[in-house]
Amino acid sequence: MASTRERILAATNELFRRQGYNATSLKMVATASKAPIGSIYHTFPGGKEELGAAVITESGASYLQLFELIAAGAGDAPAAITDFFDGAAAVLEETDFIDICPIGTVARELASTNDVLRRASHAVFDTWIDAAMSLFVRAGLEVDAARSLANTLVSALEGGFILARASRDAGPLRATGKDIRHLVEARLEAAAELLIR
Amino acid sequence: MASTRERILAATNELFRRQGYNATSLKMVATASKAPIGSIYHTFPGGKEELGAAVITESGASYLQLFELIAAGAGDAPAAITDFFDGAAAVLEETDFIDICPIGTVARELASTNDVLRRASHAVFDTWIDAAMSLFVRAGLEVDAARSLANTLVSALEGGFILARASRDAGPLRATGKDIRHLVEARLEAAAELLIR
DNA sequence: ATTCTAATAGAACGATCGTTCTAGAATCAA
DNA sequence: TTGATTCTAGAACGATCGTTCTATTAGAAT
Repeated sequence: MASTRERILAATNELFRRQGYNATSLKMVATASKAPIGSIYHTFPGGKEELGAAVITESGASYLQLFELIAAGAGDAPAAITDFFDGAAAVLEETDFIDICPIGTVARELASTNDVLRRASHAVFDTWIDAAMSLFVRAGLEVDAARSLANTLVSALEGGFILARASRDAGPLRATGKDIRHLVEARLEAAAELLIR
Repeated sequence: MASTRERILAATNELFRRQGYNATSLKMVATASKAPIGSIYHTFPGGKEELGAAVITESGASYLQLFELIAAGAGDAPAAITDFFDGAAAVLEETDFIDICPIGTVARELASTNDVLRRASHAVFDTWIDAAMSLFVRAGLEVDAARSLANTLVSALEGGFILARASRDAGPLRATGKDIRHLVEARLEAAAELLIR
């Protein structure tokens, strides 16, 4: 069986995904993780806030791994984009639109009222944007364009989760993936043409 | 002075923007709107849920109006996009990153646990997507491409709010607006070329 | 075997939640 | 002016919140 800490993190992660930070009580976490409240406070002395920050940081790192994995498996950068959006859309459908990114949910809910969790979310987003940016740079884009596209990619993904969950339809998320892919391809072609001349 | 109903809606709208649905208590709404709890339940007999649905529906309609206004004022469809993103970014900076769309926040928080508010958000998003889609169709795109782009536009905006709030930087939101504009322009050029041949 | 620390377990605390309820004030029709 | 209705006002209710606290158990170290 997984360690207590891992069980608590996994349970909180799922609860955050489903309903966010404020709607998730430590009693729910205790029940879902089969860890008593005493163990939660033993593992995370800072209480709910420390637990929330840990969930953001650690699940952020695993999403980064997933992105790198998909990018490595795809033929090129444009293909990586649609692979990533298609994968997210498939997970959404398989989990009845519950399994979205918990970090975006918590960030949107708390970034104006809790600076600890805002900073944690910000740090995670930065790692994602850096990863996507360097993928685009390696593909041939200049840094500024790559950074902007990376931001747009993450924005479209996080916003796409909102629309998909509200409409209970992952189709538009796939279409958005294609749009972003097309955008990247257009930028890459423009950069390649510039290079030839 | 505004009517009691209007004061309650305006106060709730601002609280939702700042901190979402779950973190907003009816006592806060009562204080901010200077309306006692009795008046809130008199105006919205269904309690917090009915109030939340009304905020989503009515503020959704006013954002739609804003979009139409900006679209009418801009020279063409691509310009409307950057105008819209730039306007949102300016509002963010002016309000210390508090004044984002309350509907996306509530939708992401509740769409998996409250079907009434999920449907309300879904209906609002649909009106926005329809408006953007018809703007793109009028500009010369075919319906499917226009619908996809409209979805991508709203996704990038809603996701952009998350990143902007987390990083306390509206710059990436403006850059995303330019990216989406570029995407629309590329699609329009492709459609125009197809028409000429 | 004994000690000491880590971990488990959940009752108890004050605060606050959404909602209900009663009572009074204001508004308007007659 | 009277009577009915609408609206305001906030105390009260049970439920639940995050946190603290006291015990008890488990496991490692000496």
